[in-house]
Amino acid sequence: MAAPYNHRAIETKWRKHWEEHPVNVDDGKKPKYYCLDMFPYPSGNGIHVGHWRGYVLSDVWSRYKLMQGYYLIHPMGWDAFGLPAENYAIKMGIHPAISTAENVRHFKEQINQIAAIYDWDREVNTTDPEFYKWTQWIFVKMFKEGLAYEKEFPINWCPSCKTGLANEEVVNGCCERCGAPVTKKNLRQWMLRITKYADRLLSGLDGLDWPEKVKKMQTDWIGKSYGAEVDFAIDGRDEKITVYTTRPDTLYGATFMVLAPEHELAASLATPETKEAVDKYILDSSMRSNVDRMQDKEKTGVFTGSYAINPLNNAKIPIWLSDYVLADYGTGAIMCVPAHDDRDFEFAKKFNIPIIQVIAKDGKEIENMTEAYTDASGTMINSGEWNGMESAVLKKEAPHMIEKRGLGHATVNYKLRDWVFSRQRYWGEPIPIIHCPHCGNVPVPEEELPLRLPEVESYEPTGTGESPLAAIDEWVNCKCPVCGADAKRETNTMPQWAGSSWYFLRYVDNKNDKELVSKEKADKYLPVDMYIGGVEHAVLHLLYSRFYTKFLYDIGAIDFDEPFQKLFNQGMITGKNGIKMSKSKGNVVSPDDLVRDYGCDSLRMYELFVGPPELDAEWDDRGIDGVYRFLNRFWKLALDSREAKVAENKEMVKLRHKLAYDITQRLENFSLNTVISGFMEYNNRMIELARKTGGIDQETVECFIRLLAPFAPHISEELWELYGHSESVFSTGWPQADEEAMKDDEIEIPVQINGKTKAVIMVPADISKEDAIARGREALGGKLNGTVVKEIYVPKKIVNIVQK
RNA sequence: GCCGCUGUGGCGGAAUUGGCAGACGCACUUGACUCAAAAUCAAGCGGGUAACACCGUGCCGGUUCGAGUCCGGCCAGCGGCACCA
Repeated sequence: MAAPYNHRAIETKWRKHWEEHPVNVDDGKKPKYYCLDMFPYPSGNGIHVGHWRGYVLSDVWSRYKLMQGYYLIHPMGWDAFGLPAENYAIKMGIHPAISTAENVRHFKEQINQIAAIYDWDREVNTTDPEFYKWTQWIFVKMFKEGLAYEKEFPINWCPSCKTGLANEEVVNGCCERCGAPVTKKNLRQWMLRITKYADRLLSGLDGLDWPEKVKKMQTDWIGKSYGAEVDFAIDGRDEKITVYTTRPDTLYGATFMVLAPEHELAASLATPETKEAVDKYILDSSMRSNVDRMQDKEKTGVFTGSYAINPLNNAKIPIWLSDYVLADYGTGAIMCVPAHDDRDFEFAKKFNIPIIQVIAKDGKEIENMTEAYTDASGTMINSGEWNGMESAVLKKEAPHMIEKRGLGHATVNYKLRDWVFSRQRYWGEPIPIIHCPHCGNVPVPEEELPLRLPEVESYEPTGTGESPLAAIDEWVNCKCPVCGADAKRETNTMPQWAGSSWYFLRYVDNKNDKELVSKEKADKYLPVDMYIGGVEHAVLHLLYSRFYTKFLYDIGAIDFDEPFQKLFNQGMITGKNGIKMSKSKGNVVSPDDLVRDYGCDSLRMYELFVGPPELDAEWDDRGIDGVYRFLNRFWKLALDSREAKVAENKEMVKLRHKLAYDITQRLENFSLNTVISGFMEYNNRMIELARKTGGIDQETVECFIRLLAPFAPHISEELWELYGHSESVFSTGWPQADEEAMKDDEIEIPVQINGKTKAVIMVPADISKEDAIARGREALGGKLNGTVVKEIYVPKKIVNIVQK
């Protein structure tokens, strides 16, 4: 009688063994493989089964690569700056550094339950001064390159978190963190000129093996558009108004112009008659929040009383103000062609402005227009010298034609805005800048970094737009590093994204106190080959990291400019009915009990078995019984077979190669749920075979053990040892399938009449068409009772007899 | 509103280039073992029928010898963007 599967004893044993005998070692000869997890924020709540999913995915992939002969970079670290630690500090009066350290300790303990093959020597923590020294160093470099600059303007402000936010952090007009509606606040801000990289951030996407969805989200976020800036004279005045349009082909159809209420000329365009209404509109707009502006579908606006001159035909068109025009995109002014733009159409209808069609749809004007015709397809009409041209052609040529005539120029625009980079909070990296009354903004000298975050009495955000650091006089007051005059430190801190934008570089050289990363190690181990994490960072962390990487490439710190070659987004694990797991909902499933009762190996496999890894999955505890039973059955089969010592037969050899082939294929396709079902299926087949023979031959069982190892490392390592091996199962290489050995001599073929299966026949795999059809007809017998019009045989697939 | 993804048993989900729909697992039913239960093992498990037939992959249509898969048109759910001119 074989000993029962004791997961606790086995897992404890091998955990200890691997610690003493690591299996992932750099011998300098193996190629590297860098498989990275998105590092977690170590919250006080610990981890749940949802965290496990991503970490198990990356570990399975890593161990697979390890068995294929790579040296793994598979590190873990902590994204530990941020609001929760600070809020906790405020509530409990404990320094965030202390609560963070405690959370890290707890998180690490829980993550170790997964038995992932992390290299803890590479661990990083964004709040460690030796780490944020380099976060600050990058900022100083950006400042010196003119990429970090100060600006005062109305930014997104979260009144609940009491800090400014980047555009990327505003979701549906609300704070990404806490959900409070975001307001505008005029603040002096540090900005990063990410827009300078807009084109490269766009073109770089082409070569990346990323989900199309994420690439598209970044593409849309960057929002590149081609068009023209056109100058309109103002009737009776010397100034011009420049508008941006992507449809210069419709210029003859412009019947009015709209300026954003914040446009610099807005107020001055009012006439004595309109002044009151114009001033009121400008004031009202400035009071309205983002959410307000977004929820209002109905267009509002006010006529200024002034007119612009269409440069092509000298038509006088009224100038309006409306908040549907954004001040910070394009020129803050647009020409309006209601016949061919939805928004302009709506506005014209509401305010009774004429509509002139300039593109004939299907050769004629649309009668009684009820909506704008926005396609650029059709022939130009009412357009002077452009009449008769194809609008699609003109759309491309018009910018250059306008440029030649000196009426404007071709240009491109981006939706991407510069990155609001300062936060008015305590628990972040201090921005290493000194404000000197004589020299202006001076960076902290590089050799003085890190600029340490000082201790404060109160972490509470002030809400005034000042950081809590502003209250520490002895820290704020300093000398200018250039001229020595009395100066003041910048008191804003960096956003949480600062550290996460580059942390993956540091893992490969985390103890280097001379450089961010040494050239040698960067060349050897970077960039990241596989990055695994949730999709929620598609335009946040993933865009910022690409920007940082491109910048570091430009200053020669690294010699690649895309950080993550391949990206995989795992789906979320939710509670019942797809509800996100959260403490407040009370639906969080902790892995602790499951590991205790079923073992780490079972939970690892079940995490994969719940569904396709890229899709969300509802957690159901009961399903884990299935994988647990499978491991028990395989355990028993393996031990019984070891006793039985049966010789291999043809079926076993075939099964072994098919198994290796199937598992590898599915793994390569990242179809990990079907890898698990594949193991179960083949195990059932082996049990079936063993009924006749008393067991399965050694080589086949060993092949199964090796394939199973990345998924269930403990039981595999134990069985490998029980099968008499002294080296680790992870050093045995990945089993190769011999496709010749997989081939069946005889195959099952369905026989159909008119496409409906009526019989199944066993035939030699290389049967001829004639024989196959003959055998098929024979099997059908009396069911074949009509006139046969066609006989089809698709080799190894099907016989189909078509009858009338 | 625009863009993208997804619709398959009671449930989670399988199905290379179109080729036996429902693999694998959960739940359930029955049987064996047991004083009994749990565990384990065996059998069954889309609808329908006594058994066939027949009907079944969101809905309607098309292509094809043959459609879950391809094409056209709808419907529903999820996600992204949200006046970017």
